[in-house]
Amino acid sequence: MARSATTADAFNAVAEGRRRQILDALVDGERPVNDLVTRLGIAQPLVSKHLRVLREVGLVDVRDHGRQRLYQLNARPLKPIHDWVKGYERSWSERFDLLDAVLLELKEEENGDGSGE
Amino acid sequence: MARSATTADAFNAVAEGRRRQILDALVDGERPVNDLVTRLGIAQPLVSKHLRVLREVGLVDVRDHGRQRLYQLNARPLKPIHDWVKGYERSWSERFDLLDAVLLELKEEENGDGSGE
DNA sequence: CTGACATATACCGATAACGGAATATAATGC
DNA sequence: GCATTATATTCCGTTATCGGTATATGTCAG
Repeated sequence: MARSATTADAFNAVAEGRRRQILDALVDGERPVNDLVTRLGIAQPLVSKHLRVLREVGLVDVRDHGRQRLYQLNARPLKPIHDWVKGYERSWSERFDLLDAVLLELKEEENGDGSGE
Repeated sequence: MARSATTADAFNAVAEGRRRQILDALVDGERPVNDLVTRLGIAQPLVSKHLRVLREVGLVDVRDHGRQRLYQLNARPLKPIHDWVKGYERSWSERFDLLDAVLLELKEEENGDGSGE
């Protein structure tokens, strides 16, 4: 067994920075492949391959337009990621850090654990 | 060149489901390795290896406690993920989808692009 | 110091991603 | 049909993951 396929889910697909860049480049609307090639400054086959991965996890849709293929963002598969990280949001919010500290202190007093270190 | 290292950043570290499970198991507080082994039902070396990855990206901290090692969650490195996905939140919110549709329509009218399809 | 327990590391095989280069497919124009 | 443009696919080498098994490190008890 090896690492999960990049096409296994959005988590894996989006772990690659270039693929995030591609998605970022598509926020303003659909774009042909060559547009992305120019924008990201990487080889065309590379872009096509990354787009395939994104397509397999449903993060982009394609539409034929003459000899071009217009790729469009479909961010819905990112929702599970959003939902998962959201559960941890409190951890980097300073306000919550303070609250956590206070709660921890209260808990320790409650336990009466005065055994020095 | 191959795939980015799992220890490259939180995106890669968290792409693995088991590592997300480990983080999830640590939300209630620090736990020794064996606790996680039992909880996740996977081999101990596997857990240790996943914990190493999580440690290298700063998602967990360790504390020695006798012959045990207590691992504690540190979710701050997840913030970049949160920030990134947040930008796409509108895409799966139906309200925003509607708003987008309206805006698109307005834009098209403004352009006066009446060329049928 | 020896044995038991807790955890980490090393080694192995299988899998596949990534980038690069070459080539295949597809549509347009003449 | 042939050349050109746009994109996709294939082949290749390098690299690193992941799980498994065995073993090393470290700590406590007697």
